[in-house]
Amino acid sequence: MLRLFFAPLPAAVRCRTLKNMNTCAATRLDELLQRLRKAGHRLTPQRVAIVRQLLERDDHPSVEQLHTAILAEFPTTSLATVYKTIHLLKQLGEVLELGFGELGSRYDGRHPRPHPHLICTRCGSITDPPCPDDEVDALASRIAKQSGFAVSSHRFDLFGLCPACRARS
Amino acid sequence: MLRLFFAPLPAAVRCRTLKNMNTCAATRLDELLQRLRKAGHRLTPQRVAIVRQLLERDDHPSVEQLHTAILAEFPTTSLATVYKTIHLLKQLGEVLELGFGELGSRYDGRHPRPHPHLICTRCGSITDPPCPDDEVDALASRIAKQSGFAVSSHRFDLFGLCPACRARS
DNA sequence: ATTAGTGCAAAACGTTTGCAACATT
DNA sequence: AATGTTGCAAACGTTTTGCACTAAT
Repeated sequence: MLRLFFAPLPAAVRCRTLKNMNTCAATRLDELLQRLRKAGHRLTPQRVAIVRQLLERDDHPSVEQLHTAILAEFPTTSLATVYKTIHLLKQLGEVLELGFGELGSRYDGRHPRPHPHLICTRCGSITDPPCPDDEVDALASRIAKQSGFAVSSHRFDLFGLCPACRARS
Repeated sequence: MLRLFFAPLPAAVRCRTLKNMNTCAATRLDELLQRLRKAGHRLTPQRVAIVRQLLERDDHPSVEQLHTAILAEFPTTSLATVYKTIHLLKQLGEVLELGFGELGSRYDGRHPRPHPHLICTRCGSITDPPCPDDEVDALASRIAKQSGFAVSSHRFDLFGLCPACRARS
């Protein structure tokens, strides 16, 4: 059923099959699934669907949103499975978890490495700014150096109004 | 009972009564309580105790930790009251809430304005780095400008090992 | 055939809420 | 005296867990 992921097609063909997806993302999907399998995990349809969602969407979905999307494909998928899969991906460093008090947890499967986020406090949208992550990394290490901290990860969130919501006010 | 907060003593006297507290913090306590009262809120013993905890400690306590500390003074204080008080202080901008997925919410009543935090992933300690907040603010506005975002607040968390835990490894 | 993963329901967890009794103003 | 606050318990939303069944390997 999902055999196509195990024997990847040429990039050109692969990319034509997934709308709005660039070569990089499609490649990452294949690679990620390979890594999952090599780590001894089974590629169930539900699991693959969840991974695909995480790689295809760029809106930092919540668990609830992921579950809803998966249900369209596999109507019996449980919330618990979504949670378990996300947990697995977190452990493997394949998704970045963004926990917000009120907004709940959101996930970024496209760029699992730390990078800044813009959170609109009106519409709740979360976007990745077109910013060189290096600057943030640099600031992080500078601060860490001064305090003798060994920084392994960081998080930079900017709260405010997105351009759309600004215009709407 | 708590009348002394309403008619503040001279700074020199005030500071002698609170160990390990600098003039600034003691002043802020008085001012904060005044502001609370002027906003039409009542200064109950529990409430004052919670505010004091938030200003005296520098360890970014959790709700649970605050509750435990308050219980020593007022054994019947409920968790709900702590939550309600924190909620009130948040609304008034007197405390900064730091929500962490696994660590739960932590609170900073000393520096309610956004500033970076160093979170030790081993011992769970949260400290304020000796860093000029301006740098973070500057980076935040630079990123915001590029993306048309109107930033009203931000958050910069660094995860890693604190000096003590580094030495212990 | 093994054994990891699923799905369900129950439990756990932090937080919020409704309300009668209470204490500050 | 008026009314904001407390404390209890119940409700809440999110995440986790136990376990029998199912399905990928």
